[in-house]
Amino acid sequence: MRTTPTLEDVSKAAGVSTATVSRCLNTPDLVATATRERVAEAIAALGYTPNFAARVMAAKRTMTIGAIVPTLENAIFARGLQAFQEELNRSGYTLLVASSAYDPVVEADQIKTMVARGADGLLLIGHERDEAIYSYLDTQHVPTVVAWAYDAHRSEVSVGFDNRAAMRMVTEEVLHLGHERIGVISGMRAGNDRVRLRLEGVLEAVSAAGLDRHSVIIVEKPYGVESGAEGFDALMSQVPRPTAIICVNDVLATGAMLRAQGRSYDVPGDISITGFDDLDYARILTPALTTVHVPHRAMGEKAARQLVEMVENKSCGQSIKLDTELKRRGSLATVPVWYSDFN
Amino acid sequence: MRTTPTLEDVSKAAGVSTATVSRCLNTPDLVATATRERVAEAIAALGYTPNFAARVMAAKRTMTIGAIVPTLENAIFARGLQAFQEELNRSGYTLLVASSAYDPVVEADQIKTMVARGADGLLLIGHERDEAIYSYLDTQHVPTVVAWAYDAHRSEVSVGFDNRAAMRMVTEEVLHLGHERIGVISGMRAGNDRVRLRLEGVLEAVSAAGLDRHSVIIVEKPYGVESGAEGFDALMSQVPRPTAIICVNDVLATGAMLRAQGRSYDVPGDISITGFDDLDYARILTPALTTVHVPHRAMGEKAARQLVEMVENKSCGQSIKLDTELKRRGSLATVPVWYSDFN
DNA sequence: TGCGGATATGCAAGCGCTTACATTGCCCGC
DNA sequence: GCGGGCAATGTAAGCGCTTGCATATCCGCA
Repeated sequence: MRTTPTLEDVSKAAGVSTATVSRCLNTPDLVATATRERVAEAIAALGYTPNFAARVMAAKRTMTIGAIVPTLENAIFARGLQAFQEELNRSGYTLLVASSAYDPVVEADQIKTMVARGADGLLLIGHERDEAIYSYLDTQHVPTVVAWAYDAHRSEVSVGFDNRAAMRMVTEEVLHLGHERIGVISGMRAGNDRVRLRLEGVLEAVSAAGLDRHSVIIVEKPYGVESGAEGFDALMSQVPRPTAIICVNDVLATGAMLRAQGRSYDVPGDISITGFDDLDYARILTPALTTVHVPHRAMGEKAARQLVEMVENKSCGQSIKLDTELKRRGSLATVPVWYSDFN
Repeated sequence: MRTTPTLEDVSKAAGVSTATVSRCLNTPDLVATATRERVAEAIAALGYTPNFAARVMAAKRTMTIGAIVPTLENAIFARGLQAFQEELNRSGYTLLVASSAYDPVVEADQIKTMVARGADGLLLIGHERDEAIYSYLDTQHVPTVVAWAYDAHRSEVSVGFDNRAAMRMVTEEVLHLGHERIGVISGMRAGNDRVRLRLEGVLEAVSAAGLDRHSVIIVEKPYGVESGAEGFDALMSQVPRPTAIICVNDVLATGAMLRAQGRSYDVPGDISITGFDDLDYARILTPALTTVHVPHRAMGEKAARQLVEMVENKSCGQSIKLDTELKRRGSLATVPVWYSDFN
């Protein structure tokens, strides 16, 4: 069995020491041109590729960045991660991926694995996790960037947007259109600061408009189209029923909309519905979904750049806030006429 | 600076040799229970985590599997990869991800990187790539599984479905409903055997039905909703225009459908449209999209199992063929009345 | 002509772990 | 009571690479 050639094989073939070959690879400037060429030939002739593990072990850098996301199945993470990976690749890093299925225990585990594997840096979603994890990362000197959330009050470096402000913006629009009975289909709040901040945004806007924040009915559902449908039913069985349903993401909103149509409600004639994320298909629903556009790709890209910068310059990094945009589309309209009749 | 504890630190703390500690971690059966417990305590007390690189170097296994997909932004890959990762995780492996953006050169590069990093196995999408790559993988002894395609004629181990047969099935259904003028919106054929096989499936069915395969109009477009819309326009400007448009994936089909509605065509009254993949939103389009359901999750899972099996038992693996299912939905109906009038 | 100082290269000590092989005790059967 | 054998543990040799330090060579300038 022909084994892979090693640095030593190359050094023999080129008639130099292993140190010189290593330098050709890592700091070519320190090597005389003639030598460098001879070594390059030897490398080519032998088809030599450096052994990664050995390199890591000796140099203490892996050129690997780890990312732990709740799930790749959610398009918003997949898209952001794609951009993240592209940018990483551009800088010569490779991406290690794990998914936590929204489970903090699993996530903690994955983080340890990544660190043990020598990831030079880590990308995490959302701020919320055990403080011990952050201090662990700190003592291990693993630069970490939090994405999908921007919170000026937190010390972690983050690249994201203001979930609270974005949702407040949506809610203000809803209120502006005359809705006063508002229902919210929320994701699971536990361990998910993005969801919680979005809910706070809703309540803030409601309070600011002089309405009672307790008039907002919130149902909490796991992620999924089906959940959205269930949430819709739950809200519509309230008396009086809401005239607008604000969903914390597009998937739940989609479920709500399908169920609405299944129950022969007119959207937005009878009931308005809004989402969050601006997934591809928000536009193709009928009516199109009013939602918040999130710059997923930009987020992934900037997170990657930030992380590489932190790893290479040992800088402590800086949070970046991205803008979101309200997409006004067909699923949100003024409060239906029957509503004022009731009052 | 407190450095990470090493095996040696643990061995000292537990009063045993490093070999014993190592054995506790890798082959606990060989260690006396009392010793094992003492070592476990020491490990816990020190917060020891094995150094991955050192381990790899000494043991020549990385417990890492690489996957190279065209893009994560495509939900079908993201979903399959998610399942792949979950299954890998279950077996203790970590996933290394790269995306090729459908570029064979980039892909070849990524493959080399993965091998250099010591990936124990590799997941690739589709059979088609330079023969040199397969022989390279072979000489490097890196077990490889090809997914998203099943082709009994190929020697590579694959886990996937028969793209040709699936598309033939769709086409037969279309023909069965009386359509004779068929348009196809195809993805880019270059370097993409999945697309090519699907097209062949269409033509096979058409020929088998006794129609001229040249009567099928094919337009080739890059991946994207917009492309689907353009493809629709291109096909509808033909004379006579098609009565059914078969798309090689749901994204193109979505574009076609939106454009159809934008141009005030009734789907399926004026024109039938079909897709492929059964993305989440195929069901929520109005009308719902007739398409082929592909078991993405099962595919990812089985590919992972197969790969782990190949890596661990040095077996040469075995291809697995998965079934697809035709989803009959609203976007496909019998040929419109005006059509027979013309004849 | 000689010397300081670049510049180019070699030497060799690890990096933290696994594992083949050696060693030590101990139990058992005859 | 003794040797054989097995179970438990230790010893130490790498794995392939990087890098601090030592060495060698060459240049220019006084």
